[in-house]
Amino acid sequence: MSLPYAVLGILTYSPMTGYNLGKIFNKSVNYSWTASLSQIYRELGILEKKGYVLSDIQQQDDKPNKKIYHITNDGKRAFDEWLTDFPEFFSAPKRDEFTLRLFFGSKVGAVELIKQFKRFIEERQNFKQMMVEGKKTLTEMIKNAKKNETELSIQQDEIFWHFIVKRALMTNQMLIQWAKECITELEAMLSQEKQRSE
Amino acid sequence: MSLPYAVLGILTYSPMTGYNLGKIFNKSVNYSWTASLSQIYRELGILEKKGYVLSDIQQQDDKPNKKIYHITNDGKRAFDEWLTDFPEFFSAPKRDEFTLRLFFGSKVGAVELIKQFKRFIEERQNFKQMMVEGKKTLTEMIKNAKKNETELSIQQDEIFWHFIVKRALMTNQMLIQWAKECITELEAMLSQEKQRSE
DNA sequence: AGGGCCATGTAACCTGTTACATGATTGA
DNA sequence: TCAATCATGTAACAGGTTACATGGCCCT
Repeated sequence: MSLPYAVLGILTYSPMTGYNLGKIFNKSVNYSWTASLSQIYRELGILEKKGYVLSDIQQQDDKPNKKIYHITNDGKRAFDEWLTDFPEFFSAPKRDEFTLRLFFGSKVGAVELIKQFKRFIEERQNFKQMMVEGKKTLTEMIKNAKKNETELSIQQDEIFWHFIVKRALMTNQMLIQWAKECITELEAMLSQEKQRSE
Repeated sequence: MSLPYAVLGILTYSPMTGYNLGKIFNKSVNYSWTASLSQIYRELGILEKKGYVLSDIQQQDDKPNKKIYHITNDGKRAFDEWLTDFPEFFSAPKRDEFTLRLFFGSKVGAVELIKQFKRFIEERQNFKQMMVEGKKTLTEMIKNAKKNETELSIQQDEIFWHFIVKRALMTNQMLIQWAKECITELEAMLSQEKQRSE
């Protein structure tokens, strides 16, 4: 539902190849949206049929030829329409394997779950570090993609990217806090059980 | 990937109809997992072919007949295997329309975005209220589904459901905080712009 | 010599959404 | 009387994942 607009939106910054688009997507995985390369290639094909993008082939001798996509006026119009048409409800359906397993936590056992919570915290701490480095690369990548333009327009975007990064970091911090509290409660439960059996 | 196990997991509590399963799923939407009724009916069909569940038809004169599904030993084994086989990474791919639009925030404009952030906060505050009431119903529903059993086994589950509810509430609170901070930053930006243009 | 990056996609499959079809009971 | 709840599903479609296929350059 959003993928075509995400693709169009990226192309408003600069014409680029499907491969390049994939790179930007996969950098923004950590922030808000994921898409695989094959998905992007397929989507670009659909968008071209609709007349929302056009492509030019750029010959290259040393590397495979590039197919550079750029957005058309029709595409821009479609994107703008989507952009300003905010959905009535914001919350997306959640599907989270870990929480699902937690739902059946009594069948897993507290000892095992404490282990898993600790792994969970570790993963989150690694993510935190990645984010600090990751923010730079996204900005740089878009700068690279539009070498010929001024940097002024990117500057305007930075506050919004900062919002997204902030959200990701806050979410992360909150989840670490949550996991720690769960561990504490589970350990309390375990020591109570021990006392009762003694 | 997880849907079949979610279905099997619910059926370990008690045999029930597809309709009933759907109810439980839709109550747990707010917590961790969503599935539509049609998805559940299809999945039950697949699970029956695999021999993970079996069904008995219960005649009813006043209402449509019930098809009551129960889990088989094979099904239990498959569920247990999944349950104890935690994935290497916990984080699920994120697809969030609101954050995606934020990514292109400079094209939306600060004034419009402040409006949207306020709607976002409102939705979250409504959600908060729903959760407080919602927790009871899930517990009650499972109690209803297994009238004939003791309440002891549900008691063991409650700590884990409490973890899930807690996570949802913490996420919610954090998002409200985030949105408020974003509004503050956007308003600061707007007043700066005004000053410059005067 | 082997893996990673650049660069293109296709095809099969799995999962999720939406719309349709049917029909009785119960409460506002 | 009209909507909601109980109860079953099917069919078409949309979106996402995984595997396959090709091939040269660059760095270790």
